[in-house]
Amino acid sequence: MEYNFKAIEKKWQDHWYNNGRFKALDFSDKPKYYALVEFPYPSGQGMHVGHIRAYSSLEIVSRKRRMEGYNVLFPIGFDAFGLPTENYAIQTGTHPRIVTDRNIEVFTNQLKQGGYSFDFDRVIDTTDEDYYKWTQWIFVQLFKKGLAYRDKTYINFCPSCKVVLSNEESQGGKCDRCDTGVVQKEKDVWFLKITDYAERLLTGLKDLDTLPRIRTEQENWIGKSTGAHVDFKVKDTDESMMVFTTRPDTLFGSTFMVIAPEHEIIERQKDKINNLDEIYKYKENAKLKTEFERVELAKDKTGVLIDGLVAINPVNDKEIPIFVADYVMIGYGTGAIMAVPGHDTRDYEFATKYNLDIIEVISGGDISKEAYTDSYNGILVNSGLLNGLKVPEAKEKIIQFLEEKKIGKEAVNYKMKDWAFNRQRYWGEPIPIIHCPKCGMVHVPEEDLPVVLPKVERFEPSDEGESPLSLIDEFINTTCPKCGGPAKRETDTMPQWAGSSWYFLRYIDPKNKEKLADFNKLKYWMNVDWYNGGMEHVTRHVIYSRFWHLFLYDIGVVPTEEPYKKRTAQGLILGPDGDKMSKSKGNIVNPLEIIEEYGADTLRLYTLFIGDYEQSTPWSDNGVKGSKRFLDKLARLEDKLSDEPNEKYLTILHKTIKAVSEDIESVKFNTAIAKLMTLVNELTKVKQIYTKDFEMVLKIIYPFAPHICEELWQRIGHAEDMVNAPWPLHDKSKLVESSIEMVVSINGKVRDRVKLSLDTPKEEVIALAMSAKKIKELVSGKDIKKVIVVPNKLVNIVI
RNA sequence: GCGGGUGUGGCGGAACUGGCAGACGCGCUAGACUUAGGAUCUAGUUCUUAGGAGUGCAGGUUCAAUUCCUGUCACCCGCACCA
Repeated sequence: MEYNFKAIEKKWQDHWYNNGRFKALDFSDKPKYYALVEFPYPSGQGMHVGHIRAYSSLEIVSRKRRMEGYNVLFPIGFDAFGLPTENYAIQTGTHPRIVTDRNIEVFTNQLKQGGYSFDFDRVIDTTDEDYYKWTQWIFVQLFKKGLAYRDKTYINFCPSCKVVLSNEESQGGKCDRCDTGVVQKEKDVWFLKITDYAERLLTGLKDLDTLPRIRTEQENWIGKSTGAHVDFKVKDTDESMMVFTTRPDTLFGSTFMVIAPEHEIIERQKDKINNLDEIYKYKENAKLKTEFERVELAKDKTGVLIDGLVAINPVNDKEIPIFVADYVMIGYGTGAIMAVPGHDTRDYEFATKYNLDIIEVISGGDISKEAYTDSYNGILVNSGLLNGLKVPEAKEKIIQFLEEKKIGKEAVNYKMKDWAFNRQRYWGEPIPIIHCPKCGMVHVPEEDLPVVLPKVERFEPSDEGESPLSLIDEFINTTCPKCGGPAKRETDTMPQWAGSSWYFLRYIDPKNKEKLADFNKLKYWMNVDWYNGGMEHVTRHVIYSRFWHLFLYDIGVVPTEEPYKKRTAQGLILGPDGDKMSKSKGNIVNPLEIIEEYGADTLRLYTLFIGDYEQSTPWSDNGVKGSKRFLDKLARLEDKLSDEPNEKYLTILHKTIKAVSEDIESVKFNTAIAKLMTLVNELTKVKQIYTKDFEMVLKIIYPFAPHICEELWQRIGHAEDMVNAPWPLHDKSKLVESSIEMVVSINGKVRDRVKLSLDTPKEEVIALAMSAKKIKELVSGKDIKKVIVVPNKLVNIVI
């Protein structure tokens, strides 16, 4: 057959999409399978080869599942709110709505050119009013339960994007999008109380089938640590300061306290502080440093003694000095620590620098040289009631003591902070809240949702960083839903994470006007059986969406607690030069060009064959040709078809069916394809291929390269397409050959091989091995110490 | 610093519970068919002085180690003054 991929691919795409061949049916009798890929941001550049790789995995799984008799939901949509579109709008003056619609159209066409078996009847767009109505609805529910709240805090602010960033978006002290240094700014912001769900987000991970790396990244992000809260009285005041410590056992060794520069006690007790100017100056300096500098430059610890305030160590009533230092973070724990220089490296460094007492309370180290931080083998000393105990016992005892005396208690602390949930931007979901001078903050009634984004002329935030919505009077001015008096709308919008935190639920019932999704449909389809996406979304997106899902479960909207059963993450496709693909490096490979030159089947195949799916691998232009040649060879097999059965290749055929079936399930697409190539190579060598066998070959290649397989399938006489053709099962009896080759080695080195029949008894095997010519020569005159036989594999002779 | 991971030909990468290292693909070499080939097909392709050496490096366990153990080096990813 002449393999004219252009005509073939177009023909079959039209056939599939025009006939709704990939429609998922609600409540079908078949077992359901929900395969989810992270939906794309429809950027102006169109698809990236990374998209192809990300979708091809579950595309294969979905096609295979349909053949296995499942009712498959394999949806796609668009996560279309966000900065790039908005920035483009600012530059060109084109409304984001128009840009988004255009980009979505381009993306949809490209996805169809890839031949993906998405159910295009369920496409969602997060910027669609019918969609973000429900994003707002969820926000309202969170607000009603007190899980969405407004607070004044220091926020990460990007001076270039003029936008508030979450901790996740300002990792390393740089803006996620433009790399500008992030500055701290005090602002009124919306928070979602994700910390209330910290423990459940952690325990829920147990049931998620995923890589250790993905699991630990989420665990680290949640950052649970256990210890105690302890109150330190401040002398001559009625104040006490609470600290969090994981080492309450070292309490007797605490010789000073350190608080973050932002700690509130400074303001409350400023009358008592003699060196207030110095402290303010220190605080100003700390604020000027970006988070990044604070980490990088402050290896050398700095701090200022608070002159005028003295703390009292609650276990021995010793008076200890209090310092302000920026190595203590206001956002972690209580923003204050008890310093135990003898047994904490940072405190040790600080104490040495400022000449503070260092007391040994755990023996085993040498605290004249460095802090002794061993928490398993040490024995407590100089610690009153704890003396002689091992660290774990001491922890228990001191907590008991603290609780009896009401000066502290056992505590758990999480690194995770509440989720800063607002942006001063136009292209996002308006936060459905009304500020009433009488009633305070009131949510927009559910029946009035959505709060529609108004048309505006200008999309830039104001210079003070306020949302462009704040410039539109008709939008802002409204009436209070509670008292009917004049009130003002919230002008901030939600971050891009909002729409993607629940989108997988909407696929299940994308057109529902009454609810975000029908409960019975959710019951039928949930959970997501397999979710694939980028490694970069593993901490933020996965945690956020699990949080929303847990919340929706709590209020009875969804039937399951956790949304995902299995999560995988594809590795990046790097540029041919081995660097990450980027515009500036000019090493971007355009998938449309590859489709043009080699076809979609080849492209899909190659993005999976390129290497281990979960590993990053460089692109190779030549490598693509190999995948194309494979398909050419497959097409040429048509000439060998015959009505007569042929035994010659049956073993490899059935071995391949088995191996490919297994490899797909264990995310080993590269080896699955390698085995398919081997099979086709073998079939190329034989004279005749029985048509019935060839059908099986087509079926196992179909999920990878569906267009060419459909074409060949039709050419050998099938009227029905392959979408629901039954997946072949391997025949066990065909897996093993009756005669096998066994390796004969001497001292572990392969010297010869012998042919014999399967399951030959041990004695016979040895006899045969010994009589092999080469072996005879090498063994003659030597002492045979031992002979090991591994059935059907090898014989090892030890001399 | 802590956590996770990876080191195998010229390149991308295979190798199930220890059992023929280098599957498959690229590239390269030679040949065939060709006016031509950057198309296709066939054969070869870890290195190397017949023997041997070889999976980052140094040891160990074993009849047998890419695989298990100890130490060590390098790189990648994530978190990071986390109390």
